[in-house]
Amino acid sequence: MERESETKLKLLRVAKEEFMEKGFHKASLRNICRKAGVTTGAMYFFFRDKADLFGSLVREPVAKIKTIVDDYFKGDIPPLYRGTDKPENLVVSMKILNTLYTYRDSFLLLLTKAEGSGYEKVKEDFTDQADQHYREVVLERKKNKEVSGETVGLSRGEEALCRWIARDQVDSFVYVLCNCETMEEARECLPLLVTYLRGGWHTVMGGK
Amino acid sequence: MERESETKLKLLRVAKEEFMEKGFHKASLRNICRKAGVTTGAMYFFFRDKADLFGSLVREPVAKIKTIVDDYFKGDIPPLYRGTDKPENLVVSMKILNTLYTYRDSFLLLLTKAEGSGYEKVKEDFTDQADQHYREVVLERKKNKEVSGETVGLSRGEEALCRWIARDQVDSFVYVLCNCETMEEARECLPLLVTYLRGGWHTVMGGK
Amino acid sequence: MERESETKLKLLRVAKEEFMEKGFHKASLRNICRKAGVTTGAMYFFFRDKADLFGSLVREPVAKIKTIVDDYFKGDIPPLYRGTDKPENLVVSMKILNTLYTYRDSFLLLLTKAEGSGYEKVKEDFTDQADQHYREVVLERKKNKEVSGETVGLSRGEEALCRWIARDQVDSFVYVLCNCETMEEARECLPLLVTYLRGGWHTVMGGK
Amino acid sequence: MERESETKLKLLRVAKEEFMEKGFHKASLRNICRKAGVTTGAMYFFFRDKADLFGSLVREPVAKIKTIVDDYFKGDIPPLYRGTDKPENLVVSMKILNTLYTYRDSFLLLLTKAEGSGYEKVKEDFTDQADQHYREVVLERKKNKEVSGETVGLSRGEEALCRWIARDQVDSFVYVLCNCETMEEARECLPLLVTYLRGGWHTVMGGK
DNA sequence: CATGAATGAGGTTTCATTCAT
DNA sequence: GATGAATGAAACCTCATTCAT
Repeated sequence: MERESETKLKLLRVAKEEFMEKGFHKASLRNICRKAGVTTGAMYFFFRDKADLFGSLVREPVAKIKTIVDDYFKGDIPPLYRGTDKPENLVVSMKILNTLYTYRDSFLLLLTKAEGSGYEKVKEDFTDQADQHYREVVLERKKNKEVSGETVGLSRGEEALCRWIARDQVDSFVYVLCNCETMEEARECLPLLVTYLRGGWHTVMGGK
Repeated sequence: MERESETKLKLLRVAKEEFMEKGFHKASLRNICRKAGVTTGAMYFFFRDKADLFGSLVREPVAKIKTIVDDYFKGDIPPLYRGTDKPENLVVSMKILNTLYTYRDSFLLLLTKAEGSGYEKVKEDFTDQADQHYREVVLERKKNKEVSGETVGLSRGEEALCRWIARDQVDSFVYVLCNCETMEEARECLPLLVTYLRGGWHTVMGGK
Repeated sequence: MERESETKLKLLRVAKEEFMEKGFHKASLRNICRKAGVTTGAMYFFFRDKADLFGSLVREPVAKIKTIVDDYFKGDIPPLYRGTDKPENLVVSMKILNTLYTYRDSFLLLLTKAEGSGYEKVKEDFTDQADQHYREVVLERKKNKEVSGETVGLSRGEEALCRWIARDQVDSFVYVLCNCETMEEARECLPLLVTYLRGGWHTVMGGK
Repeated sequence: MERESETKLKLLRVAKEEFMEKGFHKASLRNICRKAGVTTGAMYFFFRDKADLFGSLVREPVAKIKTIVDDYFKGDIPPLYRGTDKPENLVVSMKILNTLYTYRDSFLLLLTKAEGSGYEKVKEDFTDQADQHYREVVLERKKNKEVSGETVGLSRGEEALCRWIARDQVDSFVYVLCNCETMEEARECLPLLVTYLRGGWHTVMGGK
C-alpha cells in the first residue's frame, strides 16, 4: 500500500491552489515550491516539469471520463437510439456527473486554467466526439427520408448545427460544474438544461 | 482628421498578428517591435504598456457593440416584448453581426486570445446583461401567472437556466464569428441556431 | 564611426578571461556579467546567447584565416606546385602567422576552449582542406608514374598518411601559437618545424 | 578472485556509453543511473563521485601504459640508443599498441572526452616524458660534437623542436587509435607514420 | 548493498519596462 | 517622435551530491 510522500502531497495541494488562482501559465513553480516549503529540486524529483505537475492533477480524472464516454460510443448502439431518453443514456450522464464532482477541483482546473499546459484540447476532444455522433444521427435521418438510393451528405448548415449542438451538450456539463458547487445542486439544475437542449434539438430536427 | 503615424499603424498590424498567434500572455513586445522594425522606446511612446497595446486593437470595436446593446436595453421596451420575433430585435442582431464582422480580427482576438490582458471579462459582461434581461422576462411571466399579489422571486433552477440561456445566446454569436469567415456564411448559419435557441427557450418556458 | 559601447567592450573583455580560464562550457554567464558589473539583461541586449558571446570573440579572426586559405586554394595553382618552397607559399604562411598573432587571444580561445560553443570544428575544417590538398598531390604523383592509362586511387595507407600530414601541418601552426608568446619567437621556431615537416614528407613520398 | 557486482558492471558499461557520447562534463550521472536501472545512492556506494566513475573506466589502462613506458625509460639505456631501430624499441611500441587496443574504448574516452574529469593531462604527461627523452638525446649529440669541455644547453629553438617531436610521437599513437578500428588496420598504417616521423627527425637532426 | 527523497546552488534565458539622449 | 542601452526580477530547469533508512 504505497503511501504518497508527504512532500508530494503538499506540492500537489499547493499547486492546485496556485494553478487555480493564476492559471497554468502565470503560476510560478518557484512560488509553489516556496509555499509548499519544498525545494525546487524536490519538486523535480516528483514531477518531470511544470506540465507534468499540472498533469498529475488532472490526468486521472480526465482518463475516467474518457473511459465512460468511449465505452458508451464503442457499445454498438445505433446512432438513432443514442442520445434519446433511454435509461442507459441517463445512466451515462449520471456516471459522468458523478466523476466530474468526485474530482471537481481537477476539472475546474482543466476547464478554466489549462492554457499552456498541453491539456487545453480536452474539452475540444469531447466536443469532437459528440459532434461526430450528431453527424451520424442527422445522416441516418436523412437517409431514412430519401426515397431513391442516392448517397447523401451533410449541408454546411447542418454541419455547423451539429457542431453547435455538440458544443452545447458538452458545455452543459461544464456549466453545471462551474456554477453548482455540489452534486445535489447540479442534479437540481441539470434537468432544466436537458429539457432546453432537447427542445432545441427537436425544434431544429423537426418532429419525428 | 488625425492621421495615425506610420509607426503606430505598423505596430498595431504586427501586434494583431502576434497576439493572434500566441495569445496576449505569450506574445512578446520585443518580438512585436522587432517585426515591426520599431524600437521599444517608440512603442512606449504610443502605448502605455502591453495591455494598452492590446486594448488599442479591441477597445473601439467593443465599445461599438456595447453601444448597440446598451441602446437596445435602455429603450423602454417592456421585457416581454424583447427578444421575440419583432423586427426591431432582428435589426439589433443584424447590427451586432455587422459590427462583429467589420472588426472580425479584433473580436477573434478579444474572444480567444485575451487571457491576461484585462479584457477577459468582456464576454462575461455581455452575458450578465443578457442574463439580467432573461431574469426580468421570467419574473414578469411568473407575476402574470400569480393570482394573489404576493412578491415572487426566481428559484435557483430558474436562475441557473436564465444564465445558461444568456450564455448560449452570446455564444451563438461567438460561435458564428469563429466558424464562419464571412458574414455571408454567418447569415446562412445563424437562422438554424436561432431556431434552436428559440426551440429550447419555448420548450423550457412553456407554451405560448 | 560607430564606437562600441563601453558595456559591450567590458563584457567582451571579461568573457574572454572567463572562457580562457574555464572553457566555454564551464564558464558562467552569471559570473561574466557580475565581473563586468553588468546585468544579464544588458548582456542579452548585445549577444543572442552564450554561443554568440563566444562567437563574437572568434568569428572575425576565423573568417580572416579562412579567406587567406581559401584564396590560396582557389588560385589555380596545380597541386604539384603547391606546398613547395615557392615564395608565394611562404607568403601565405606568413599571412596566416600574422593573422594568428594579431588575434592570438581569440585563436587560443578557439583552439583550446571552444568545446560546446559550436566552433569546435574549425581546426578540423582546415585539416580537411589540407587533407584534400595532399590527396590531390599524391594522386598526381601516382598518375605521373603510371605507364598505362588506367585510373588510380589512393590506398588506405596513403589516405591515412595524407590526413596525418595535413593534421601535422595545421598543428604546427597551433603548436607555435600556443608555445610562442610573440610572433618574433614564432619566427624563430617555425623554420625548424618546417624543415621537420618537409623531411617527413620527402622521406615518405620518395626521392627528390 | 574479486567478483564485481552486477550493479557496478552495469554502471560502468552505461557510463562508458554516456561519457563517450557527451563527454565528461555534459554527461549526467542521473542519466547514467537511470539508463543503468540503478539508484544514485547505489552509484555512490561504488564510486566516490563523477570523476571517480570516469576514473574507474580509464585508471587501469592508463597505469598499464605508464608502466610500459616507465620501465622502458628506467632501464639504463643510454639516450643515444633509445628511439632508434633497435628491436627492443620496436617491442615497446608493440606493447603500447597492444595495450591501447586491448582497452581501446577507455583510451578513446581518455583522449577525446576527458575534459573536466581530472584526466585531461594524461597525454601531456606522456608528452613530457618523451620531450625529456629527446632533450637528453639532443644534448648528448651536442656534447659529442663539442671540442672543449664547456657546458652546453639547448637553444630555445631546439627546445621547441624537442617538444614538437615528442608531441608528434605521442600523437601518432593517438591518431592511429582514433582512425583505425582494429589493431590489424593500425599495423598497416603505423609503418608509414613511423617512416614519416623518422624522416623528419633525421632531416632536422642532421645526417647520421 | 541499496533506496530514493531531498538539497540548494547554479545554469541560461526572457520579459516588460524605463530613461537619458 | 524616436533611439537603444540598461534594468532586474523572474522564469524553468539541471546538477552532483548527501543521508536517513
